[in-house]
Amino acid sequence: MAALPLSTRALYVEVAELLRERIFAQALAPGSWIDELKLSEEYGISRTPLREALKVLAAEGLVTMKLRRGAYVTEVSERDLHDVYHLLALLESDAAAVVAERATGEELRELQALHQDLENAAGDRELFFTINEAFHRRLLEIADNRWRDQMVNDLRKVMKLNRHHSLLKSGRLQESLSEHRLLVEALLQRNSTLAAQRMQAHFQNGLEAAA
Amino acid sequence: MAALPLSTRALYVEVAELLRERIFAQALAPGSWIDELKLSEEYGISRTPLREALKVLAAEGLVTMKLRRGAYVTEVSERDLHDVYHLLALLESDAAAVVAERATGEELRELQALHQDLENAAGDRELFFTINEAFHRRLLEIADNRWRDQMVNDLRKVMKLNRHHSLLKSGRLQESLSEHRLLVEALLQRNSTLAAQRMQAHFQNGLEAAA
DNA sequence: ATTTATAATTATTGATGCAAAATTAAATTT
DNA sequence: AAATTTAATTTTGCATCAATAATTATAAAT
Repeated sequence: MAALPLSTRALYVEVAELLRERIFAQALAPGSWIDELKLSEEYGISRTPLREALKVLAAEGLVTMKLRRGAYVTEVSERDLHDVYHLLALLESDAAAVVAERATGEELRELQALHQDLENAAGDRELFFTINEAFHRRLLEIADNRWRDQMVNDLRKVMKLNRHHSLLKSGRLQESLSEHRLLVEALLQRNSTLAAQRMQAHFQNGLEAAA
Repeated sequence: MAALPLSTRALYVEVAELLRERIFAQALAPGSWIDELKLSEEYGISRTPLREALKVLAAEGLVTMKLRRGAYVTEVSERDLHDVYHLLALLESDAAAVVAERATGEELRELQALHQDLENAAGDRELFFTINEAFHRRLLEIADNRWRDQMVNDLRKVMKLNRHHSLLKSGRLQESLSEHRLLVEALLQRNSTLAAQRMQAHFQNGLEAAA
């Protein structure tokens, strides 16, 4: 059928990725039923890898399987969003504490450099987001707990189910930046408690979709 | 083929459960390859639901899928165990804080009652474990965050991959009990910070397989 | 004898087919 | 006309089948 794809990944993984995109883009609406047959035809594949992909997404919390009724896009309530955000704040705060304690001087300088990039990008909203994400990603990497990384990734996916997933209030860019500055200071001081507190504060202030 | 089980759950869910048991019992050894054909014959089912089950377990972190090489039982290092335990402590401590803040008087009395059961069960090690588990389960229930519950469940499963997953040091039953007592006191005082600290302490002391 | 190349076997991955169950539509009865 | 029962359609869930990739074994060559 498809002659091209000398893919390096299994088909079900690729399909899971495609479905995620569609779900995030609301092309598959929350609460809506997922038509296996239609999608498999659309992608030109059989139902087997598609169903496997759906089970992966179910494990991630993006879809919900109902017995003998198929797969549905998970509906995330404001409550869910709040709960997930709470956990993200908790996990990232803990990561910050760990980094303050255990990061090498090199790694701390790296984070400092990323923060400086952020300061410089304060004009460009798009760029600011990109660098901000890089900072948080690098922080988690340095905290070096693959199980936490997995959880944070899954939770972020759930956040993306909502259209108001922009974590930054409009016009709050400067405040966010100064919170970041305080966080980095705490990290450099190797004050783990303070680092956790300031990451927590950063998250508290950043929530757009407040309950 | 199997005439008996008019099950209320999908076959792949049942199979996932069976496989978990086998993995926890080390009947499927860590690092070992999982023979789809052999298992499907053994269970008298086809390979389709078995493969779906394996993907669910992969999402839980219990098995690892390798491209074109099938499924392997995840090997958890001492490091992994430590990391997972760290996260369990974090999540449950947070749950304790939430409970201290938001539980109803009724719910707090319920936890108090469970703790009293625990005090009374101090002689029977087996019973102690059971009630202790019930207490922690109920605490999480009251904290009422389904995403956290999901994560805690997954992490507990990973802990069970290791044979030294008994969270309680032998002979530490009395200490554990008094830690529990302090925790409950903090909850009843509605002191969320203290509750979190004491849950954290309870976890710190409870780890048997120390890194 | 060791290394490389080729062939055979084995196992995973993806496609197709079939039966049970659920939903929808139609029809009969009260 | 409303409600309950029955029939038809749709869709899931499981099994079987085919093809592709990887590993092992064998043979040839340096």
